[in-house]
Formats: sequence, C-alpha cells, structure tokens
Amino acid sequence: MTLDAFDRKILDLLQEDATVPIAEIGERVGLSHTPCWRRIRRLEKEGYIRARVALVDRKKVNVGMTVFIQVKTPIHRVGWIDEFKQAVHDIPEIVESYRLAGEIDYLVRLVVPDIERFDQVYKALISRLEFLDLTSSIVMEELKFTTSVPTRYA
Amino acid sequence: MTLDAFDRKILDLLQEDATVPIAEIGERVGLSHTPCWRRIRRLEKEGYIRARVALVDRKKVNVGMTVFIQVKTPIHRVGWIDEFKQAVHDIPEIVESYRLAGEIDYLVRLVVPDIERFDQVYKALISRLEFLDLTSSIVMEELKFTTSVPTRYA
DNA sequence: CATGAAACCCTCATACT
DNA sequence: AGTATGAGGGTTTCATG
Repeated sequence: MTLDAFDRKILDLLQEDATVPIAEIGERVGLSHTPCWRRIRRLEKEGYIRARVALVDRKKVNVGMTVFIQVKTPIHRVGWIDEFKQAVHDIPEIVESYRLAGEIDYLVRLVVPDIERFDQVYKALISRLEFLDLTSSIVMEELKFTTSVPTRYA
Repeated sequence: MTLDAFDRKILDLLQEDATVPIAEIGERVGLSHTPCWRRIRRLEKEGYIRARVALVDRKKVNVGMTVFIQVKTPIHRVGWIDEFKQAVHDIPEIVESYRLAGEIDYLVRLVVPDIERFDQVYKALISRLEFLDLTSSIVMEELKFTTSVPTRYA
C-alpha cells in the first residue's frame, strides 16, 4: 500500500511534533478532523508510526558528550558477533550501532557526561570481549540530529 | 537543579513510550497522578523534555538504506563551514551530522531508498561545494538505534 | 470527505490533608 | 506528596449530507 500527499504531510507533522491536536493537523494538511483521525489511526495500525516518544535534552541529563567508536572485529571466532550485539544492547550509553561494509566492521555511537565516564564505558566494553581494533572519535559539534525521516520516497 | 529517582523513571518511561497516560506512569513509578503530572510538567517546562514526536518506520516509508559519509574538509576556505552546514540542513536525507576530532572532520548519516538514490544525493552534495575527501560506508545491518538516552548521570 | 454532535477519557488545575 | 474533585479539551465514534 502506498501513501498519498495527505499521509505524507501528516507524517511530516507528527515527526516534528506529536502534541498537535488532530483538528489542527487536519487544518494544516487540508482535511477535517474525522478523516484526518482515520488516517493517523491507519498509519499507526499499519506500522508507519513505530512509536510516540519524548525526546530528552542530552545536556540537561548530563550526557552532553558524544563519541563514535569504529570497530574492527577479530578474525572469525564463533559467538563473537552475538556477544558484541549483546554488549551493544546492554550498555545504555550506546545509542546507535551499525554493521558497515568496508574497512570498519562496526560503528558505535555513545553518549556520556565526559571523557572520564567515556573511559569507564570503554574499559567495560573491552573487558567484555576482544577486538582487533577500536578507534574512538570525539564529537566536537553536533550539526544535525533529527528523528524525522524524509517521506518523499514513500 | 537535579533529578531524583522518580524523575529519572518518568523520563525513562516517556522516552520509550509517550502515549502512556499519566495515571499509569504514576502507578509504575510509585506516585499518584497529581504529583506525577506536576513532575512531568516541570520536566517539560525546564527543558528536560525537548519534544514529543512520532517515530516513523524507515523501511515503511522506503528509506531502508543507511549510509555514512566521512568528510575531510578542504584546506581553509572562508565560508566553507557555513555552506556545509547549510547543505546538511537543507538535505532531508541527512539525518545526523557531527564535527569530529581527529582524522575525519565530519561524519554524516543519511537515509535513502537504495544505492541509485544515494548516488543522486551524493552528487547533489558534491556539486554544492568542494571536499578534500569523501568516504561512504554503506550500513549492512542496524544493531541498535534508540532515541532513549541514559538518565543515570542526571 | 465534510459537518455536527454526542460520549468518553485524559489532562490540567485547585483545594485540602 | 496524597486524595478528591471539577472544568475543559481532545479523542473517538456515529449519523447525515
């Protein structure tokens, strides 16, 4: 099933601010409240809207520092990948992790209060399993971070 | 001002699911609804809660592919940084961008439907401004992506 | 799809223990 | 912080055009 222009506009709005009342969403996209509400319910039911969450200000909760870790995996050891996934899942400071094609095997993003705390998390990670290489890159400035995904291809 | 255990629990819950009624949040954290509501209002007022948004399923809206671009900036040209920031801001496929300390100057994450579309965005980017070096890494697997930030340091 | 109008729940506010 | 209470607003549903 495909989305029309109304659906895309609704998603765009809700991705920016999910506190807007349905009636107002309707106004903005050019729909009255009932059909607008039906569309939103459909988008939720069919899984286009994964969740509605509160975004917390990182600096306010004292995790203003972001660090990326580039991971190279040790040569084939059975179970390593599962252990790594488990570690990534367990450590709450890790907010993103991806397996990449190319030189680097995994990329990890984590948020911490400061370098000291980062070092603790880092040590906790390398004590859990072995790595071929870990390269940490400290973030100096966040240019963009949005949870809003383009809907133009939907 | 600092947060207590109640505040942290409330934030943890709202970061995972912001549709839970206040009365239920109160139950879960061990507070009755009025004080719970007061805390949430305070957390919002003081900026701990930045926004409430809908998270859209990337694959459902046809941007299932994620690519990282590692950027090396050309040697000092006035205005380059501002132009780069503007480009990052303008391109909706770019969802994250950071300035790093170390070898790589900037890291960019973007979401697209497929390699062809990525190439279009890539070309659009390099036609806007010059770069010393761009290295793209395609994401094979997303191990973790959460908007939920640890509250243990708050 | 639009309009209008219910019924219901939740939010928000207040007063008091 | 808890309990109680009430007004208001938003959500959800339905009937009608």
